[in-house]
Amino acid sequence: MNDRIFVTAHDVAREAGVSQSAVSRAFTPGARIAPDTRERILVTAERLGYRPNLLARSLINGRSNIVGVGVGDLGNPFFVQTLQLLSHSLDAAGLRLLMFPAEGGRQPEPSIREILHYRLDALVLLSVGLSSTLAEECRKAQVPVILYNRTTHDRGASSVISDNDVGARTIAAHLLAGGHQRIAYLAGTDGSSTNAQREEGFCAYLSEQGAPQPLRESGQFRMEAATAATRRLLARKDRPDAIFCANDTMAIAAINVARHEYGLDVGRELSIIGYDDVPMAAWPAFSLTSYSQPAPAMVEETVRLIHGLRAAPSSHENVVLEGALVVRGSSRAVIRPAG
Amino acid sequence: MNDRIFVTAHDVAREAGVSQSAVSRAFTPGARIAPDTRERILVTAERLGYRPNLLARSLINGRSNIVGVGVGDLGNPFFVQTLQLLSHSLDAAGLRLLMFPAEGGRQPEPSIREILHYRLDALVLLSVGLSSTLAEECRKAQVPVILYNRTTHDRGASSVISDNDVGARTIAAHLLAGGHQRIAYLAGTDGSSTNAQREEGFCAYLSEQGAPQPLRESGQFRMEAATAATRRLLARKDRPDAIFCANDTMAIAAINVARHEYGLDVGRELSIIGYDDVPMAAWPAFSLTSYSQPAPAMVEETVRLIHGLRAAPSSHENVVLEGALVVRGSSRAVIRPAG
DNA sequence: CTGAAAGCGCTAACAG
DNA sequence: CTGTTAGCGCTTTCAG
Repeated sequence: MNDRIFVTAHDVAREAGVSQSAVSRAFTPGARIAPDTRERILVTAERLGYRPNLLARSLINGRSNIVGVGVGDLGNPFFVQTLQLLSHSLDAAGLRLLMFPAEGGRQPEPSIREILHYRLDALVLLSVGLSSTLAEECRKAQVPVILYNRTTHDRGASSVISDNDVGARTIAAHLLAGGHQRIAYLAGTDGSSTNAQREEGFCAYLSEQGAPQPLRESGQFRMEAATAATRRLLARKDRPDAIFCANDTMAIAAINVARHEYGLDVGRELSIIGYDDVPMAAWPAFSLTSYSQPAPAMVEETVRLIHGLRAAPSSHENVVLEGALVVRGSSRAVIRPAG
Repeated sequence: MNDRIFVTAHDVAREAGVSQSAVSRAFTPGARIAPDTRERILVTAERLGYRPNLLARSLINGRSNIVGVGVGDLGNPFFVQTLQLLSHSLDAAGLRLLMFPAEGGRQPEPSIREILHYRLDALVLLSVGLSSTLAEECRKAQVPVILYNRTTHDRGASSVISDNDVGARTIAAHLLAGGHQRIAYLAGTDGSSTNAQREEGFCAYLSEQGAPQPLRESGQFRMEAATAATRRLLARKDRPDAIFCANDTMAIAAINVARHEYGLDVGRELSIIGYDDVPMAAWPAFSLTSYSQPAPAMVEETVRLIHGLRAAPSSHENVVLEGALVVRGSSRAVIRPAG
C-alpha cells in the first residue's frame, strides 16, 4: 500500500554518511549536534527534498499540534471574523487548524467523533453547543474543549464569552433612554446560553425599571428565520417601535424588512439594535447600533487557554470579557419630541 | 514525553482476551473477523474509551485523509461560501480540512511549508496564487495542488474556475445594451489570472463593438481599496455612468460610496455590476447585478478532482464551468430615454 | 558529539 | 478466522 515515494530520514542519512538519528537531531531545535554536521545534513535534505513526517513525530510525542475547530453557521460574519483571527493566531503559535462543520448542538455528528481520533491539542467550538455525550467523548480522549461564545454547566469544558448580561442591560437602558414604548426582542437559538443570557439580562433590566416585558419572536440567530420573525412583528397592529436583535445577522435582516418591505425610517420610526458589531454594521447602508463583542481579545484568550490546556489538559477556565455599546443611526438615542 | 494516558489497541486486546491485530481488524471496515469477536471487541473498546489513533494509521498507509486549504481573504463572502460548501463536501467524503491563512501569492509563508509536512491528500488554494517555489515544494512532497478561482501556467497544478472571458463579455454586452457611454473597470489584484481574464474579456468585447476602452482603477478585490478607487472615479469631471467591478465585494463598496457619499441613484444615474453573485448581492439594500459563479458546482468539481488526484497524484486537470448573468436593480438594462 | 536500539500505535502480510 | 511478525518514519535513551 505504501508507495515508498517519500524521502525519509534514512535516505538523507545514507546520502550524508551519518546515522538516521543524526538527521532527526538536525531537525530538532534544541538537539545536541555539531554545527557543521547539521549543516551538511540540512543541505543534503534540501537537495533530496526531505521533510520530516509530522505524523510520525506526533505519534511519538502524543501531540499533533492540531486544534480542531467546529464551525456552525458561516453565514454569520461574526464567526467568519473569528475564524479569520483564530487561523492567524493559531498559525503564529505554530498550531494547525482542523476545521469541521458542526450543525446545532444535538448529537455529536460522525465527523466530530472521527476528528477526535487525531491527537488534537484542543477542540474549539465556535458558537456550537456541547452535548453531554460529546463532552464525555472529549474527556475520554483527553482533548480539552473550549466553547467560544457559549458556556456550559459541564465541568471540564472551558469557555470564552463576553458579558452578555451587561451587554443586554446596556441596550435596554439605551432603548429606554430613547423613550421607546413598545420594545421587541428577536431571540436567537433557544437553549443556547448566549441567547439565554442576553434575553434574561434584557428582560430583567426592563422589569427593574418598571417597563413592560418585550414582545418576543425567535430568529434562531439566522437571517431567514429573522426575516420571517420581523415580518410577524411589523405586521402587528401594535407594531413595536424598537427591536433588540440577539445578533447582527438578524438585525440586518430586520433592517432589510423594515426599510424595503414596510418603508419604515429605521432610526426614527423604528429603532433596531444588534449584537456583535460585525464589520458590516458600520456600513452606511446599515449604520447599525450594536453591542460590540471584542473578537480579537476573545480569540487571544482562546489561544491562551489552548496553551494552558496543553500543559494541564484536565483543568478548565471560564473567561468573560467586556464589550461596548456602539451607537449608530439605526437607533434613536434621545426621546423624540412629542408630535 | 509521552504520558501513556491514551487507551491503545493493546489495552483493549488484553481486556478482551484477543490479539492486538484482532482489535485492529474490528475497526477496519472490510476486514475478515468473526462477527461475535468483533462485537466483543467493540464493546470492550467502548467501555475503555478506545479510539484508533489516526496518526498511526496514516503513518502506515501514507495517506492522512487530510486536505490542506489555503485561504486568503475571508472578508470576501464568495470564499466564505466556498469554504462552507467545501467543509461539508470534504466531510461527506471522509476527508478532513486543514485550514491555513495564506496572504497574497508571493513567497510561500512558513506555515504552508510546515503544512506540507503532513501527508496531505491535496492542497486547495482558494483564490491564492501559486508561486513557482511553492509549486515545486508540492511536487517534491507529492501533494497535488488545486487552484480554486485561479489558474496557472504551471504544469502539474489543477484548477477549477468559471469562464471569466464569457462572463466579462456578457457584462460588457449588458452595459452597451443599456446605452452606457463612460464605462469604468474596477480591477482586482494585479497579476491574478482571475482579474486578467475578466479585464481582457471586458476590454476585448468593448473594442470589438467599437466602444472606447474603459476607465481603469484598481480595488485589489478588497473593500477598502475599492472604496478609495470608487471615490477617485466619481470625483472625475467625466464621471463614469457605469462601473464593472471585478468582484462583488468591490461592487458593494462602490454602491456604498456612490449612494451615501455622492447621493447617486444607483441603477439610474450610475450602473454598478459585480462578479460572483454572493448571497448579499440579492439583498434589497444592494440589489446588485452580478455574474454568478456556480460555487456549489465548483466545489463539487474540486472534491471530484481531489479524489482523482489521490489515485494519480501527478496528473492534473483544468476545469472551467459556466456562470450566468443575474440582472438586478443596480444596472440599467435598456437605453434610458433621452432627456 | 554521534550511532545503535527501542519503541510510539497501528496495519498488513504471513502462517496456522 | 486469528495470532505472530514486520515494519510505517520518527524521537529518544543509552552507550561509546
